[in-house]
Amino acid sequence: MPAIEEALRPALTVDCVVFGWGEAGLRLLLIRRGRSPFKGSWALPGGFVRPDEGLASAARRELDEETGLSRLFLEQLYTFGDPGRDPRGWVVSVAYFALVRQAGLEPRAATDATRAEWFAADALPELAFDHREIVRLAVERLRAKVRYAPLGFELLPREFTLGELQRLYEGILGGPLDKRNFRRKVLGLGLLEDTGRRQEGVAHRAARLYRFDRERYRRLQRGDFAFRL
Amino acid sequence: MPAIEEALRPALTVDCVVFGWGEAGLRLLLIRRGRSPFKGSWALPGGFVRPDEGLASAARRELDEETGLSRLFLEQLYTFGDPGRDPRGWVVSVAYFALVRQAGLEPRAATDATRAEWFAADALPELAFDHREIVRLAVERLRAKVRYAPLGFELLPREFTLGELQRLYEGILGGPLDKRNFRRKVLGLGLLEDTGRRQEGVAHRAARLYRFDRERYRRLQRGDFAFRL
DNA sequence: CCAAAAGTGTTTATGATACACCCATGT
DNA sequence: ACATGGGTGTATCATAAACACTTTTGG
Repeated sequence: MPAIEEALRPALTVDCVVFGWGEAGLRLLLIRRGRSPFKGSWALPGGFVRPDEGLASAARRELDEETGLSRLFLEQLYTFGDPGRDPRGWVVSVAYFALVRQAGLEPRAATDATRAEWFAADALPELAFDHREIVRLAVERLRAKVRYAPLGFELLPREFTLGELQRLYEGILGGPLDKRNFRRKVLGLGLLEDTGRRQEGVAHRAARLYRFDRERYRRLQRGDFAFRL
Repeated sequence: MPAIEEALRPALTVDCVVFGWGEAGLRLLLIRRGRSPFKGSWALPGGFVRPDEGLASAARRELDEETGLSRLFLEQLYTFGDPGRDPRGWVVSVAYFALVRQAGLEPRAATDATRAEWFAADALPELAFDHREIVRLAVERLRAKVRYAPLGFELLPREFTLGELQRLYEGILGGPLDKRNFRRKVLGLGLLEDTGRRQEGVAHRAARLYRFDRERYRRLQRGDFAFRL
């Protein structure tokens, strides 16, 4: 079996676009780079892939190391390999798309002296490398996919009110939604389980708390059922 | 600027899933491998990416070299990097999805002694590496995307009849479509230009020939227009 | 009693589906 | 004249959109 020449090998990284949902709307997790190139710039969390791990595992490992986040929704986004995208030479990056619950929790800075911080998705600082383009693609994917896949629930607490869910969709899709139509559609999917409990400590009528029924969703997927919001 | 250790570099390939449309339906272009590993097996056309080219360029170059095809529709599909997917060691592959017109033309075997051949998409031989999985994903993508993007036209001759277009959609989606509804919907998009000419040499009433208006599609995309079939 | 969000139905418009016959052409 | 696919309209059903008021709770 012929070996592969070293000169034909690129460096391989993963970069993660991590979305969160907070009071101010859609947020995105960035780290401040502690190393050259782009030392001091903001960038997507990520790093070099190791030979003995898969791509998704590398993304999870880097996220855990750099931001302390784990157990999040993760899917591959796109692979960037234009020559010249990294000043260090030939570096190909597999970008991942991640959604994290309870974005209010402070991410901890970890292994290397990187600092992780949340930014409003529509007010990002300058980013290193081609990370702006990666973010643009990720936002586009989020906006498109949230309408035909139950991604929104990955950004909310395990139990949530219909009002919270509606505000989330309005924030991501970028426009107001009709309350009655929204509620009818969401409940009509038959994927929300009423916990029987209600919000506490709010200065108005307390709303019902719902849970997304992941199991039921998986079962319905096998048929010709279509999620659509 | 720190260099990147050689040990941390994978080999990088592109693999192309090339779809064509012929009398027998959806077809897929495979090459017979002339080299180990999997020498003699059928596999997706593809090969190693060079340091000075982009990923899509590499895919186009490999396709041209191995099959003589150029000027086709090409988009990135997914990146495969599981450890163990290639017996030669750490090989990451960026898979591309391609559509080619006039699949009736014989692909020529080219540079290396590979032979390219068309296979019915639903009767493929055993494939090398994880190429079966790559094909599965590509077919899934084709089926989904043909409904909300004008991909079908990339498989037909520049000028086609509505009957041909309908047979194409039926073949890809895998079920019969209502003729009147299909024609109404397609023409209702306002994206087909009537050439004024008709089929020739058919043993029945000659059908009108249409052309897909790519320019108009691009203009409409800027608004809130949605392609949907 | 006021502010703030929860909760609730009906009407209208739009798009999707089902369905059958005549037409034009080549052999 | 017959075989083959081309070409056409309407009625019905389902889904989406528009729209406003009452209820509950805490402060």
